[in-house]
Amino acid sequence: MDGPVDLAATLRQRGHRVTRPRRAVWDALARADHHPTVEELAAAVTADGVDVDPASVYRALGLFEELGLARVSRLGDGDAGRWEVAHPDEHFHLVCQDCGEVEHHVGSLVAQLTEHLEEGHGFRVTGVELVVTGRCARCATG
Amino acid sequence: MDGPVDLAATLRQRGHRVTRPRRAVWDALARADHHPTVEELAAAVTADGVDVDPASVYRALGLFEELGLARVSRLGDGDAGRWEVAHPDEHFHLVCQDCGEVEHHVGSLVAQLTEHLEEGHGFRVTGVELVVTGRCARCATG
DNA sequence: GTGGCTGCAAACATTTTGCATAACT
DNA sequence: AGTTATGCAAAATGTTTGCAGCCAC
Repeated sequence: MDGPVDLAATLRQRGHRVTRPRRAVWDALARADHHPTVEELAAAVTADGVDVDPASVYRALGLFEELGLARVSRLGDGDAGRWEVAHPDEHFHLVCQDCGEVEHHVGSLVAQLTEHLEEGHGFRVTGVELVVTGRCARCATG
Repeated sequence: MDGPVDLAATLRQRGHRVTRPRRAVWDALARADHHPTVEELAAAVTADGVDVDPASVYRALGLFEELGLARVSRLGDGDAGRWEVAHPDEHFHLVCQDCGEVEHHVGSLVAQLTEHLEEGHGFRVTGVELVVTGRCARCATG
């Protein structure tokens, strides 16, 4: 049991300030069901009635990443970075090239892979980024 | 047995012209031991005595990708795209965060993963991008 | 009160695009 | 000769940074 991350506590604990923009960005990121870009986050935050500059969104996300609370990845698209809350459990992404849907998939493969590399090759793994592109069940059969 | 790709033949076959810039970019990409950025490719090409504009490098690479001859990926760095010849066999990347070395690793994991997703989830896989970050054996023990 | 944080605007880096010219077929 | 691809320069995009003022502590 660990429940949702207490942003305020984590920030203070590490000597950072708890500000309105940071809370707003975190809220928007935490409740997003897809993987928002900075632009999307800025829009969501604005919709919440908090006016935050994109630069501050970048800075907030950079801090969250540094604190281990968020993750970026460049999914297929190639253009903008997409953000998500950093889940402790290893997972990877399935990106549908037809409908654009991105879903999480939790499996043992990442763990297996890590073990294989550490034991067999002396490679000390610190992060795994796995993106699978293809067509989701709905689009493949449609 | 299939040997090196015959760029000229592939281009003509698909109705594209065989030009000096395209050949130069392909040569530079094919002989690169790491995963060059557009900037690095442009420099290599220039060093070969062929003066190619970066825009043309982008266009050439875009075409190669479209023809299935090349692949881009945004490895850890986050900034510029890195290119490589598209190998038919599935492999993935090990990126050392200390020395920056990028090595290929061929394994059955990608195939296993594909099979698992196709059979268990109806997800039609068309591409897998797996990037593992960490410390290579040399840097981990150093 | 003070130092970190924000907003704004400008700088930066990467990639794309429009157009006249050059070059492949 | 006909058209496609190139070079050049400008624009578009995504992200970072400098700085004056503001706000959490």
